[in-house]
Amino acid sequence: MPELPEVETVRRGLEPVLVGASITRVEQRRPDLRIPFPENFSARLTGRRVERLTRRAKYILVHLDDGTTLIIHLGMSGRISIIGTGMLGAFTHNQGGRDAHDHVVLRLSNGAEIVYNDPRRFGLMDIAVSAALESHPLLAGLGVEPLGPDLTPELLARHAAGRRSDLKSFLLDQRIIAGLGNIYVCEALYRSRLNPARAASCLATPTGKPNARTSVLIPHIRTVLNEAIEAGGSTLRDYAQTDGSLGYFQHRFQIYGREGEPCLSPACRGKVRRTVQAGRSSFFCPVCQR
DNA sequence: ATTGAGTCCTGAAGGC
DNA sequence: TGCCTTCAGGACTCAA
Repeated sequence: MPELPEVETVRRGLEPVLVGASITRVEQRRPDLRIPFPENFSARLTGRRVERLTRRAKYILVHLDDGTTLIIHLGMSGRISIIGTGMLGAFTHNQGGRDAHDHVVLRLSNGAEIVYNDPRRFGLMDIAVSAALESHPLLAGLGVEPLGPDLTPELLARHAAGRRSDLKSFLLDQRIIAGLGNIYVCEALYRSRLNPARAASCLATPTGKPNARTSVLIPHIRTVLNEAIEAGGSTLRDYAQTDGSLGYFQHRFQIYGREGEPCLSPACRGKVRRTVQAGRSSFFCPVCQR
């Protein structure tokens, strides 16, 4: 399930193949994903050269030479594969044949094919005017980038003050911090020794100033994301030799998915518990997360 | 105004 | 073995 680190890994994998190349052919194999494809989707992309590839939260942004930007979200089952180039080390699987869930195929001037596959179709694509990208409906309401300079103790405390929702929901709220998903919220709270059921307001003093918890949590968010991005980078190479998928981190989880197993903290005898918050699983150690 | 519940979708996994 | 049910999850929409 792609969260920020996996999306960033995909972006980095695509960058050397896409940037500088032109899109020579677009194969759109169904009318919609989570939302309909924009009008004339194929025609608007065909012939365009890719100038830059960036990321905002969990969105991949493909900046094109005509002042438009292709916006891609992977949802939860979206995968992007590169086929038929030696640039990432021979992705050759599946070449020629199409999977039923290969929804978009971009043929590039350098001979590569970019295949978007998404069984559950929670992903989406849209095309925006680059100059107005930040005000696009999908991006306008997004909060700060967790790895950028805007995530400060002051900002987090200001949003947390007076909040009645729990920490878990607060950190999943893309309008505050953009890019965190279920897994990395669990991991960051575990490392911070914070119980996901606590009130979000515990991150602020009564006057809305940062406290000790705020300054513990932020570095853990950054560390877990950065470690995951690094792990994605290494598995990217592994995957290039097997099936071509990009991004895979689950061997690094310290808490997520470990219900009933012992807490990994050296001195802790707790067992990992699972609860459901906001319809999503929370994994935590009831002994050391308070 | 927040906040929670419902919704979309399909493959995997578990139960019988 | 195979059918059936449940669950996973991002982010939007709608109701309280």
